[in-house]
Amino acid sequence: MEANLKAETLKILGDQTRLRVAYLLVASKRSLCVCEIVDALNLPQYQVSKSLVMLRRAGLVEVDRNGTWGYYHPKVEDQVNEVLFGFVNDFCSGEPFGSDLDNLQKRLALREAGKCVVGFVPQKELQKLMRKKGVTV
Amino acid sequence: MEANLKAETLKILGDQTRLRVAYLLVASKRSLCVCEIVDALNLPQYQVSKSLVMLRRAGLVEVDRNGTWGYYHPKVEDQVNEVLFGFVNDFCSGEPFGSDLDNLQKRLALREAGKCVVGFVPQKELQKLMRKKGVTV
DNA sequence: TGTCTATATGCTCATATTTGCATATAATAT
DNA sequence: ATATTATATGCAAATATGAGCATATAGACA
Repeated sequence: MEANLKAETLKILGDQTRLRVAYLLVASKRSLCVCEIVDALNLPQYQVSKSLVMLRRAGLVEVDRNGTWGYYHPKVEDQVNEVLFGFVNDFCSGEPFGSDLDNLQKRLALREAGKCVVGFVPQKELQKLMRKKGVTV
Repeated sequence: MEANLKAETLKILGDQTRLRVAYLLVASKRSLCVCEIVDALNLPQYQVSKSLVMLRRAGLVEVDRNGTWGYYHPKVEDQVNEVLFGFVNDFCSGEPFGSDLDNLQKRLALREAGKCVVGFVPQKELQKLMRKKGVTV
């Protein structure tokens, strides 16, 4: 990572939405599907999508595409990123970060064979779907 | 520190000038006079002054005034800040952070009894002044 | 008193960023 | 094919930000 890019990197994280997305990816320690992030954060899809683009341009996350589905994860090959992710993990305590992670856990319970198999699930339908599938969190 | 203030705090550090100022304060582990910061970073006085105001509003630094002189230091009472400062210290490697710190060391050599006794010193005059005072760095 | 000097701040302009919406793209399912 | 779904993106309006310069403030000192 180059010189004044340090500040640029922090600027990317200096936005509530992007920081929440980044925290979810860092703290969950899993590759997350875009729709899972959208549901966990309860934000418009385009906001999450745009945030992910910016995090990717900043070299912070990477995507594995699987058909139309996209799985994002932190880019850990970069040594400087490790410092950054450790910090994000510690720094983002309290709300809304805690709830975001809770919501994600519920959403992840709907996976099958480790893969996301449903698209957007409005919060109110989540409970119903989970009961139907017999999952508990 | 409150919820979405986490992102706000990072936004403040997401600017090259403010990050350089913050790094200098964190890494030098001393209270620094505004003019010392101006000289070390070789930036216009108003830029440094404005940066300090923003860092202060964000609760990251504090100032002890001594007549017209202002000594700034990181605000370490806040626990979250400790995490932040540790991170800034590790994250800001390379240039221009390294040179900034070098320049500061030279500038600090002009102190007397631990206090700043000169105002702005253009880089070219620093050498001269130091020789006159018989200081080495 | 008046003059320096250290620091802060008001103002303006150019530029960047955010937000929301609509739509594009491309894969899958019927 | 057509419809549906997951994701990305282009655009416009509102707003925020950074750079630069001039100036204000207020303490020190002659």
